[in-house]
Amino acid sequence: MTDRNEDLSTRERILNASESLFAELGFDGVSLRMITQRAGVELALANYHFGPKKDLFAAVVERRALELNEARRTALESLGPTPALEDLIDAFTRPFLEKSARGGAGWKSYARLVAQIANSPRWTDTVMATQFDPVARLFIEKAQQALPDSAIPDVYWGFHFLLGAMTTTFAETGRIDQLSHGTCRSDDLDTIHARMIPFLAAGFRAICRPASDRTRGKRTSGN
Amino acid sequence: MTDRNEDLSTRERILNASESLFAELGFDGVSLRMITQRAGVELALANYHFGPKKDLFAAVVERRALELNEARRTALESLGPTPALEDLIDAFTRPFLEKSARGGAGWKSYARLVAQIANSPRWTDTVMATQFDPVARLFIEKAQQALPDSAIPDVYWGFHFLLGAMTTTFAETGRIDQLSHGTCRSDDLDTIHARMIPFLAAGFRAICRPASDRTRGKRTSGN
DNA sequence: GCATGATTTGAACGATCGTTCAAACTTAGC
DNA sequence: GCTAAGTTTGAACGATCGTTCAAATCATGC
Repeated sequence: MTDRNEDLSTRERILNASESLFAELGFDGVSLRMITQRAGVELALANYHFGPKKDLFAAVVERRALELNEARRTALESLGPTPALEDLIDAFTRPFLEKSARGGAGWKSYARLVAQIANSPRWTDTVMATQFDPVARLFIEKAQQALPDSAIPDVYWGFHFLLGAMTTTFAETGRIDQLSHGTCRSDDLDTIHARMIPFLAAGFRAICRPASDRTRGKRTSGN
Repeated sequence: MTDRNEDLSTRERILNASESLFAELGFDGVSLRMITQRAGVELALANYHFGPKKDLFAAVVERRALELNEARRTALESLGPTPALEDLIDAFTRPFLEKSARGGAGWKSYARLVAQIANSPRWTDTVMATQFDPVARLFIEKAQQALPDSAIPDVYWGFHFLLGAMTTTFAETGRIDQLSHGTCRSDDLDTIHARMIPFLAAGFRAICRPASDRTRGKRTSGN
């Protein structure tokens, strides 16, 4: 739980420094000299332990992805056979929320880092797909079961919108703070999550109705 | 409508080259030599016409933001006094969709560029806020009117989720293509938009109900 | 305590970065 | 056709980039 760098190994110190710097400035905005300086180690050690810069970046992403995926998988598989849509979305989104909100500064940086690379075509294939696709497929599979008779592509599109809401939330850019003049705070992840669940569940239900029920733009029941 | 570079001024050639390169590789991933080479002009002309690199980046963002904001504002203000929530969301999101889908390669690059910087805290204050906040506030104001008796912060959170869905859509990373094994295509913006409208409208209604109606997690009506 | 492998050090490599500048060239007004 | 302002050229600046390497140091097993 401690973030003190002095007790850590060289590898971990470099990973921690890389994580926060990549999250702030992006891959190309960070130099190995910045990283090793913040880590308190010599420049050449980054190459010695991780190889080229791209491999170091991949190592940063992979490190916490393993733990995150395991937490997500556990939450999804302990749901029961016919979970409510709200609980399904919660199982997929809560682990990352919990770690970003209460997992320490490292997890907070990691969330912001993932949020940035999620919208960059540069990392889609090499990083995002290899690290996060398997658990995403598990969620989509269960979402299809929770939304019977819905067209398969519509479930994918629902997940697409879920990804967007989640990504923007974890980015914590502070834009909504400015827009709302401080009424909303992007670091209040619990408040956001409490609204994200019903928001996304209602959205899924709106576009994943059976074809017979699809009357184009009309809601089926009173507000 | 033509994208031929030969007929354009030096300024426009540099802006076009910057736009596509920044969208592909990000601010720090692009050098002025790449830009001027793609534009077919001398290196020093970038500095002569736009000053330092940051100012060139800002000029790229500003150029199309003016036209986009005007289209959005026109759509929002031609809505009538009490528009349906679906029409309100459509008025805000459609202009960018139309330009990205049918406005030429420049608009497509621009959409991907904006999607990337939207999740980067580095550009939130300097670029996003100054260029896009005024029209965003106009949408939020009308959304508050369309969702009477709702708590003000909840409308902001709804807009926050809307931003996320829109941003992920315009990024066009191809991730949903991979996940769906080609069933969904991230460049099919019309299909995405047709689902985004009811998805977001249902989400807004789910979290922006009057306080008296808020029974915590229960939906008020049929399946 | 000696040998072996892993790790750290300090310096340097060539390449590329953003920026600057004087000189050459082009354009427009008279 | 001369002038003045605007634009383009080609080269160079110092700084920083990722990577490499031989030497020095450390840790470990015998």
